[in-house]
Amino acid sequence: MLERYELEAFLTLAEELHFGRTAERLRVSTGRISQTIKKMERRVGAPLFERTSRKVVLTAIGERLHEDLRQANRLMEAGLARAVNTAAGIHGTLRVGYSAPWNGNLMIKAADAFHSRHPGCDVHIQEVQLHDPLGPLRAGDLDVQLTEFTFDEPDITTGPVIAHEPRALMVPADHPLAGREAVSLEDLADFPLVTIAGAIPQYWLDQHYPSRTPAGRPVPHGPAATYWQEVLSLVATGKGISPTCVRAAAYYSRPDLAFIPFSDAPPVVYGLLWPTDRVTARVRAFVQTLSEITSAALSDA
Amino acid sequence: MLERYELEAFLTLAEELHFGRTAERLRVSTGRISQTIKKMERRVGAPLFERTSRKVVLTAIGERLHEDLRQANRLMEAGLARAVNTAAGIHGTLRVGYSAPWNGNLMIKAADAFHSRHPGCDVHIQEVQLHDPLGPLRAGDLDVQLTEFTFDEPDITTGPVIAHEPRALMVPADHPLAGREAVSLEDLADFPLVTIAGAIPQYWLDQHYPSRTPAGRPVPHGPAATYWQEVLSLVATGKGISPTCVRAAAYYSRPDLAFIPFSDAPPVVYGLLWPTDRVTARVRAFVQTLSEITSAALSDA
DNA sequence: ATGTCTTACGGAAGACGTAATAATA
DNA sequence: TATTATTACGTCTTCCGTAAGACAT
Repeated sequence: MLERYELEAFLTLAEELHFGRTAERLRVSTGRISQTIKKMERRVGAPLFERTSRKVVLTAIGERLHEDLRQANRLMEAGLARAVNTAAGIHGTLRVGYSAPWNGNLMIKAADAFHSRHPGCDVHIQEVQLHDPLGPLRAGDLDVQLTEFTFDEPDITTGPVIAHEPRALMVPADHPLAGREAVSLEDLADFPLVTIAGAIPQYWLDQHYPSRTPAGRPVPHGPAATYWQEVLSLVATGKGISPTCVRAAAYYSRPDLAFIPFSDAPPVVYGLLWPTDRVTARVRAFVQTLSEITSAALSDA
Repeated sequence: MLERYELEAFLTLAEELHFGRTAERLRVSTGRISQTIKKMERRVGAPLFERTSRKVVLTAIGERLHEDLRQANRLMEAGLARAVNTAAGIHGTLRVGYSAPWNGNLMIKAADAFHSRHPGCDVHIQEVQLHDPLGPLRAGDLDVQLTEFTFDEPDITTGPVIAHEPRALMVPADHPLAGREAVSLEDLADFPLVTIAGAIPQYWLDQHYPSRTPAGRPVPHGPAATYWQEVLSLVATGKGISPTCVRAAAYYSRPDLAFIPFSDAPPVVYGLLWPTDRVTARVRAFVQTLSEITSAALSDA
């Protein structure tokens, strides 16, 4: 049987094909890698790598061994991770929700990362309708969700902010504002606003569908829709205009709609929410994973 | 990642469920097993075994980890064995033959053992017809075979003896000898002998189908068959009698045939043969495996 | 009281780093 | 000559056996 350090040295060298980098990754000296590989080769009875001081490549036997050991190692790591996570309470099924389709890819990426870190815990992703943003969380149908902030409810914990999206105004394609490069919050005073109705706190509605412009002029409210597709139809048929995100243009593109960016509206803030009395270890772990992914994406850019 | 000794201690203890036996199998002290398991449990963050001084059982987490690690370990062992064997030239396909059906189970057992020792080497088993016992070996269709001894050919190596089978006489069910408890080689003088014809050395035929009894009386030879099933039919229809093994009674049982053990004939000797100029490493390895299996079976009995 | 798992301590094996050496482009 | 793999040697971690202790039946 192979020693742990032999397995690691072999797998890393098979990946890096460079003794120096292998040693660096494993935090040991290059001499150790050289000796370890040589020891394995004595045991196998044949060279595993063909090497000069300029190039390192796997031999046929080494190639095959690499396949086998890589898979064995993955099983071992996954099994160990599962055990550790189960012991830490991170197991079973985690149900996560999100409201904006442009966050869908992010959620799927997060779910993949989460599942590879915590093999014993499955993730179910589902959409949350804006007309009842807190219903699934409170009903116990979801453990955590990514939604448009800001909420302030005693039974719901407000987690970290995950993303910001610049705002845009959605208008009919033949609307007077449709040709503009940008719009202002002051423009809201001039046309009826299509809003959303449902189990939504008034303060949240006021944030997204204000009753007055920054200058204090009243904003006329038009019809209220339950589902998002109704909002699109109401706006398209000239019943009013409605604020949304710039990225909505890409996700809800229709010939009868136009999206014009706001010049003066703060971005929509997306963050995590979960029921305060149901913070499980797996919820904490998912929040952690998603936070790391987004901060890593930020540092990439 | 787990150390080699941790993996082995865990897997063995999960099998044995006993610290003492585990230590014995791994040739270490029981204290070492105890410490090693405790270390793993600290790492996982939960007990892997529920133990009193009377009983050791896996916990749920331990059970799951056992599944994963066992498979990982098997992959590692198989991969390493494959590499070692490939380096030693034991790879590709080994074709083995056997002539007597009562050796079929033994051959399959040997092939299984061989394949688990040498995962990179496949084994094909096929029957050899008695009328041309050396043809497939010489044609290169077989690498090694288990056949009735004795051969003495310059191009064929005679390997170790694998089995002995007591002889019996095959006669028609209504034959005068059919009711006897035992027969003697001297009885061969009284009835025509059904023999085999083909590419068979004369000295081999003389061993199995003698022309004279031990007392020197001539043995009358009747018809000669090519295939074994023809021998059965010829004997059944009264054309003669034919010597074979006692175990043939179990494998070729027919209402019109009877098998009577010889009281004075030496057993049939089964041994391995291979072409002298084509002894490959895999042939040697198979001979080794089969020898070990049969000597182990002997020591069991 | 016995069998079994756990803990404590000293010793030896061997994994490791440092540094000199060899080999290749 | 510069870069990289290999070898040599002393150090130090840590795995191990011995033996005494704890626990359950």
